[in-house]
Amino acid sequence: MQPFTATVIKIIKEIPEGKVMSYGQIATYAGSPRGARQVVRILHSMSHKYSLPWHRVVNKVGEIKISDGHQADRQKELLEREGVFFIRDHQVDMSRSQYDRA
DNA sequence: AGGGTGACGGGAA
DNA sequence: CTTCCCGCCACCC
Repeated sequence: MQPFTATVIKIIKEIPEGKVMSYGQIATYAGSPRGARQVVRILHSMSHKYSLPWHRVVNKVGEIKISDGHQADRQKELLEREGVFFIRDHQVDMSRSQYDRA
């Protein structure tokens, strides 16, 4: 496994409950500022086998952008359950719920 | 090899 | 606020 992939998985597993991180933010912490799309791939292909808190990852402005609507609703549900703040239906209030420092 | 595709991001208009 | 465009990069035909 690539070191980048391992680091990304580690970072995601460290996101605390009630907090979220953006794809680009995770890529940056993992040492690849332009690797947001790889973070997407990793989530898409390994969230299950590594039991990652995939729902705690949103885009830069806090929006849930999963193409599958059913999964998107599921993510919103999980986040609300942990007390993440929303400013709109499918948008997290990043000023209050973004996890800084990893 | 070569083209299409994102659960992205940043900048311009 | 909304488009539109471009860079990015691993993966999948």
